[in-house]
Parts: sequence; structure tokens; C-alpha cells
Amino acid sequence: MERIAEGEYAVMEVLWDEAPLTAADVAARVPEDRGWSLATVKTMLSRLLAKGVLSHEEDGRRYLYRPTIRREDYVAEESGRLIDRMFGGRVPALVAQLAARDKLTAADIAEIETLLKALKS
Amino acid sequence: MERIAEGEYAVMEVLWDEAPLTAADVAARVPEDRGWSLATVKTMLSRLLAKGVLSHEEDGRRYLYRPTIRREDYVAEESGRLIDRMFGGRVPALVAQLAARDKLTAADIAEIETLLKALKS
DNA sequence: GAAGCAGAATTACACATGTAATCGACAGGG
DNA sequence: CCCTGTCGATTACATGTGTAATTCTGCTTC
Repeated sequence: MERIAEGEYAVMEVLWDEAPLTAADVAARVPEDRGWSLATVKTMLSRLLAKGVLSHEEDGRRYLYRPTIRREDYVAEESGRLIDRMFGGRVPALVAQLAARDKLTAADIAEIETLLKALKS
Repeated sequence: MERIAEGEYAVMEVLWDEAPLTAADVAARVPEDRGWSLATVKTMLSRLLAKGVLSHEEDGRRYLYRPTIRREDYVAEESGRLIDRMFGGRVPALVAQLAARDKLTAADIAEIETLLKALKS
């Protein structure tokens, strides 16, 4: 699967959330703080099309864009990449890292424990 | 903290493992499968110096390079970034993801549970 | 002392990415 | 029917990254 750049990812998020959408709709939904012009969003859309992670269908003289890949799949791939690179593929090492950095609240811990317990059954 | 590119990260790994080292030493220790020439490694070293994540001291007419940032710190930052971007900052969501993808072996689960139990004491 | 070698510094060049502006076609309002 | 606004397509341009080659400079060896 093609790599999706950071900025492009913001566009994908919009379309994973709601699709299909026109370029203008996507632009309207991209987080404000990006400060992107419509032109910029259109560039992103073209590049994502070129990467094959979006498809478009015609709607009059506009296009409606929609993702061709599932968010979970992409997220899984990216997480896997990071875990491989930074933790030698060892998930427990990642969790230990987070723990050492106080990134885990008591609620997080409880939630994860419940989750793991369910896995074992 | 400056962002470190994928390739540059490979150089950092070498120096986190053992420092200080000369450019030639780093080149010798970079994973074979990168297939990098010494020149490429030197470019990486300059860029990392420019980013401030390496420092060098003179040793005769060579340099000895060493990291100025700790591996744990960088890894923590990168993991945080990914968790924020892809899981809305929610660690349990990441774990659920991994679980759903069968990325957790029984041993992993046991290890994580032990880890979490220790945290609560 | 000249020539070559070993290091760093400088330069190169293609592709990715962020961030648009411009161009050409067409549809709808006056 | 023509003008203008709206689309997608094409082009632009700076910076980052992968991957070096070339140059400069000083030590070593004849």
C-alpha cells in the first residue's frame, strides 16, 4: 500500500468520515487549523488519486471522491511500521515505553486490562 | 525537537547503540541492506548535525559523532505523534487495534498484563 | 618536496511534499 | 449569446529526503 503523507492523511480522514464528497466539500471539512486553500486540497486529492487510495466518480462536471482503502487497514500498517522500527516489533516494549512516560491513565490501564482479558477467552 | 527522517533514523540507531564513532565507523555499522555508500552516510551525519540531534568533537582531523538526544525521548515523541494522529491520543484504541489484527501473541498479552499490574502498585 | 590518500565540506540531482496559482472548458444568469 | 464563476488539469516553486560525486585540504610516504 502506498505511503500517505501527513497532510494527505488529513484529507483521507475527512473522506473516511464521510464519503463520497466533492473537492469543495472536502475542503470545507478539513480542520481549520490547516489553513488550506481549495487549490491545496485539490492537489492533495489528485495525489491521493495517483496513489490509488482514492477513487472518483463523475457527478455532472464534478467528481465525487471516496477512499479505496479502509482506515483500519492503513492505521494498522502505519502502527506496525512504527512498532517494527522503534520497538523491534515488540508491542510490550511500546506499552512499557508509554508506561514509563506516564502516558497511561488509570482508566487507560483498566480499559486495556479488560480488553486483554477478553482476548484470552 | 527536530523531526528525523526514516533514513536518518538508521544512523541515529547506530550512534545510540555505540558512541562516539567516526563517520567510517558509522558507515560500517549501518545495516547492510541499506546499501549506503560512505558518502551517503556522511550526508546523513551532516544533516543530523544541522538538526542538532548529533554533536561532533574533533579527533585529529576526523570527527567523532554522538547523539545529543536520548533515544527514549525521541521514540516517546514519535509514538505520541502516531497515537495522537491515528488514535485520537487514546492508547487503549491502539491496543484494541493491535488485538483486532492479531498482533498480540499470548506471550505479549501476559507480558503487558504483568506490566500493567506493576503500574497499579 | 611532490603525489596520493583520507576526511570533511560543497555541490548535485531526482522524487516527495506543502502550498498554491494559472489555464482551459463548460454551465447558468442576464 | 456572452460573461463569469466553477471545475478539474497543469504548472510552479521551495524545502526535505535519498543517494551520491566532486572538491578542498592537509598528512604520509617516497
